Amino acid sequence: MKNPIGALNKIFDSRIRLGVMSILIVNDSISFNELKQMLELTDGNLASHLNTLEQAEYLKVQKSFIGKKTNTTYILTDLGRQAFKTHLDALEKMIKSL
Amino acid sequence: MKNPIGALNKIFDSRIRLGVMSILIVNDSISFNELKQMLELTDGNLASHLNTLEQAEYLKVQKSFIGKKTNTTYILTDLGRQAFKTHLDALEKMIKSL
DNA sequence: TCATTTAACTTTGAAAAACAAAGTACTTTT
DNA sequence: AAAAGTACTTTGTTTTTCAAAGTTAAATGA
Repeated sequence: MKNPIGALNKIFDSRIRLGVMSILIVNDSISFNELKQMLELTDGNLASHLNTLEQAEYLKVQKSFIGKKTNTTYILTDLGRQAFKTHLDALEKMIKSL
Repeated sequence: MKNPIGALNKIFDSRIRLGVMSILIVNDSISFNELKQMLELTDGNLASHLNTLEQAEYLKVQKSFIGKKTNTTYILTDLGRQAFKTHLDALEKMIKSL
């Protein structure tokens, strides 16, 4: 029998990164502040998890202005979308198919 | 909007403990060595994760003999089964219902 | 019977990850 | 001019993870 946890993506072990991904999968783009409020995190904590996801190229940052106020939003990359889907499939398989 | 990760169980953030639970949910009882092989872990690592689950009263240890050889098996408690189910529900909700 | 092996741990220590808090740079609002 | 907001980075502590080695007890092999 194959190791059932081997197919899980280490990046998504973190509940916070899981949360970010699951929000981004249904919201085309979302701002730093919205994420911060939704996940109830400090700036630093959120920023570092976003950075991990960005390093993995699972999401991209978009800097824009709303009026004259800076606004940073995040969107998934195709790679991110695919990695997340693969992870969820692995999870489901692990739980159902033993 | 409610924090979507708040309902996740911290104990199941660990892929290893997740793996143990998902094995135990479909196998009434399973031995230390079977778990070790299935999850490809060192003794110490597995023992400590099992200990975490036992502390949480999510599983129980059963010591018995096979012939004259000691055999340690693990089974879920009702609490464990329920906690796992709740966690999976929360996961599903998080992913689907945003 | 002495040595080795296996099972199931515990202990130790190191590395990695998570996190809060404070600091920063820039802008906007008051 | 002062205060507040955005989106960070840096620092340092705490927590978690894990491998490796040591432990105990029993079983098996020579």
